[in-house]
Amino acid sequence: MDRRQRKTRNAIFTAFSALLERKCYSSVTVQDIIDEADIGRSTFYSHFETKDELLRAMCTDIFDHVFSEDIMTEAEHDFSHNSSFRDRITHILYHLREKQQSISGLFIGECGEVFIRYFKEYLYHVFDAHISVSSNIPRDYAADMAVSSFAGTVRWWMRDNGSHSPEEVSAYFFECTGVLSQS
Amino acid sequence: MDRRQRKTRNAIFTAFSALLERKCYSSVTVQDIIDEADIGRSTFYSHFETKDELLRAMCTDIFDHVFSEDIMTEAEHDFSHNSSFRDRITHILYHLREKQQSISGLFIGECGEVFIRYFKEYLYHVFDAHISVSSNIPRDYAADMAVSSFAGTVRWWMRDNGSHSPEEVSAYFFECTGVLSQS
DNA sequence: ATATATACGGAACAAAGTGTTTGTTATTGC
DNA sequence: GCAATAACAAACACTTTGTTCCGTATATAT
Repeated sequence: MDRRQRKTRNAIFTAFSALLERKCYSSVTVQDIIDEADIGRSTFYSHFETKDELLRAMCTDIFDHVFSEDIMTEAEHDFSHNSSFRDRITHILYHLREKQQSISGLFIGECGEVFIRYFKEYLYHVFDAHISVSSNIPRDYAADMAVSSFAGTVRWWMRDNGSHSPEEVSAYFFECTGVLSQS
Repeated sequence: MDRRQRKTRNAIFTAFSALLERKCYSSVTVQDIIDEADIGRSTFYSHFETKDELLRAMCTDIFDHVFSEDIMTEAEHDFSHNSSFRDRITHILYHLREKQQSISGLFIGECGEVFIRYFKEYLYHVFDAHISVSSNIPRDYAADMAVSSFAGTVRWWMRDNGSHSPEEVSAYFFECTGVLSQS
């Protein structure tokens, strides 16, 4: 990838993140991004077709990191080999806290629905194997509940930040959710 | 209220609902509403300042009905006097099904975040007295989970409609939610 | 029934944003 | 160094927004 492209793409991401700290997603315009990133109009459109596509690209970057199991410190590494699902959730919460600056605006803000949708897409894959329901509850409903609850948990966590550890949040989540096995 | 005002207001509501069945909230423009309702531009703005205010007004109309305990048929009435919380939830689901045509677009659609926020405002009041948490879970977290889960439940229900009764949905909801007392 | 009030419609307006195009300049990778 | 290409500026037609002004139609009160 051309160095100029990398530089521009990065400027756009940075500008976008900065804007999302000040205003909600839907009220951020392409014009805003162009001004904040200090790039030409045609340059933006040569990188992304729409604002939504920019969001998706940024989410992909972030979520690929948050949900990757490969990148772990040594301390985490051996613990992860025979870790419980609950540990994995805790681990994800750690990664989310790392990326907090880029995404808290999207979680907290009132207009981050597109973002939440992308987030849930990833969550479905993580949760799918761990849905345990009693016979009469539809499985797709249980999956929906698990995913929505976790997204809601992260949202709540990001809103009042600092006062709760990933371990605590993970514990709260599993205590409130009746459709997930912790193993 | 002037008959002309009522008529216009109703035309706007009807047009808005019709549009929401075809496209998502954020992509419906004031221009669309004006065209669909076949009214003058200045007329719209004399009724509502923004599209969001229109949504809020329509939601207030609908939710005041959905969450009212007064309006009940005789059959429901005596049952409601010493009803459990779970019965009340079932009752709300019945009302939601009545209003389904006006609101399913907002629940199902991908852009109904403003709407969901209004919905949750009402739910908080309904759920507040019935949050029962174990000592170590923050109460505001539990309330958030309960409200979000129910909103998610209704969303799921509206998506695949017809195949589940309000009683069933209510049962699913309470089985998945660990923070609400059913009494 | 008539008068008064007012809601509606239509047209025009500036302002802002969108997405595209064109031609020029600067930077990069080989 | 040279060819390729990314960035830029400017201009474009188009849509949406929210406001204003004024003539017309309708409702309400007496």
